[in-house]
Amino acid sequence: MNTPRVRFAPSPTGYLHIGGARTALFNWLFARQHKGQFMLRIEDTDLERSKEEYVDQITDALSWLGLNWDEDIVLQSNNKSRHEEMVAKMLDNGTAYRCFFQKEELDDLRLASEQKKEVFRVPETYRDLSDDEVQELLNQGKSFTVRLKVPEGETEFTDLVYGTIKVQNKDLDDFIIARSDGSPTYNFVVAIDDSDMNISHVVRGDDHLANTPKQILVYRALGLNEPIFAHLPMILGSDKKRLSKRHAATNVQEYKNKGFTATAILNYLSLLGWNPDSDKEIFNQEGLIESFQFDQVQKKSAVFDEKKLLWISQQHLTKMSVRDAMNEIYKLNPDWGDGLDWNYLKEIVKLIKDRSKTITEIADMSGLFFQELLKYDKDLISKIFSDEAIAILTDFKSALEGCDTWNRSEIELIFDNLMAQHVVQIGKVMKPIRVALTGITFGPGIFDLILLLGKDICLKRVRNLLSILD
RNA sequence: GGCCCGUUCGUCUAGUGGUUAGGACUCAUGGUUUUCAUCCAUGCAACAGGGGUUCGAUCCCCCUACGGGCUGCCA
Repeated sequence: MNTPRVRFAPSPTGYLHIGGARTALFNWLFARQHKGQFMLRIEDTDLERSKEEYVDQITDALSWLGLNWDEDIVLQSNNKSRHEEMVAKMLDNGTAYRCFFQKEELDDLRLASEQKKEVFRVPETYRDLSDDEVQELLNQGKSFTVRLKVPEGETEFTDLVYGTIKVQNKDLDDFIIARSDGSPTYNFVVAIDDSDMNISHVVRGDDHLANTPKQILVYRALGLNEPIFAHLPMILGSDKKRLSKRHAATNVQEYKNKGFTATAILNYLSLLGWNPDSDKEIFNQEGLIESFQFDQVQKKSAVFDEKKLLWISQQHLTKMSVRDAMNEIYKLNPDWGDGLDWNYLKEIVKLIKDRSKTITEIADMSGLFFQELLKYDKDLISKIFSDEAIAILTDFKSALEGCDTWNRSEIELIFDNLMAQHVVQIGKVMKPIRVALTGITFGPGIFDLILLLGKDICLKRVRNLLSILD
């Protein structure tokens, strides 16, 4: 195989959603694996809905995911004259014709067919007019669309995912390639642009599967080389409906904000509709590039499951170095740990990274190291602090005050003494102290916590809580 | 309506003309751990239905059902 050239071709009518990201990912993986090119084309011909800001959002999201594209971004709107040229060419070579039906006429006909439960086809009234007849209508100033003259026979292609797809051409209507205002339509331009960009493999969502034969007809009408097609199954929401704005989070940006790393998202997305032919599930970008294969892509649509994403995210976090984790936190929140000693921050992250599922969780948990005093939940306090717990905490305070050496064994000794003094198990000692120091009942090991917080802060928090309890 | 595509645990998936239908996530239980998380163990849980073909179908064929896409002067 020559090195492939693939493209991701979003229309800038919204942010980059999860489904688009997966399509982009598979294109990118395929290109990178075969040392080919991954191109980005913005399909901005729908002037009504296309917005400049969405182009930025999409490219930002792709960049953040690390799905870097080659060569300059192609704006479909820039190819206008080329499209017009090709329409003229098809008119010229007889593979297309001017259709003088007005929209309203067709709407009526379509409605009538539907009511009679008949299949609607555009009447062939204008399909084979002579040049003179056409000229006559043009002279009358009648507006027209340009339709592709679908030939007899059948159209067949081999899809890398779906295998051989065959349709009877009679089931295809002569479809419009240029509107009455002269602007070309999607099924036409997509073929022209892909051909002009020398795209070797068209990899896209399977909502385009049914359009593919039409596009092939365009290639053939113009004598262009047909690319290889690969259609990817849809990604669905938990209600099994196509992912849309109705669903919780579909925007890649939202997942970034929730604290998922690009690697985790890419990893999860790759497993939606593809399997690596092994039990391995955790991949970084390099691993995915190495393993990706179209013949292991699923035909069935897949439901997006955030629980599994969380699990994958956590797996990546435990593999991640403390330094990388810190960088991820800074990327998410540049003000994180402002003014604090880098080594101190590093120790904090080291302590909480492996028990977090997302970057956000690390950042949130680290908050308890950033202030002197904490706010406490009333219910929790009243639940935890029995008289005995208060006594233990009071003794803990005294022990801290008398503690001159600050190391782990010293602290462990304090706990041992408290246990002996009050004749209780370690849990009874630990729980009130943990809550006093963190405000919560879970988190890093208590000794590590105390050690890192430092004697000063620990004492301040304990004294503060004791005064509240009073 | 027509055309195209699909259907294995709740979810992501593996798999085979004869298997106890495998793994992962979730969930439950137990163990490890100073808490939590991790980790480990165990458990729950699936071949859409009906016909064929066959000694034998989850697997091959047909039909049905269900889901999705296309059927636009949207992309």
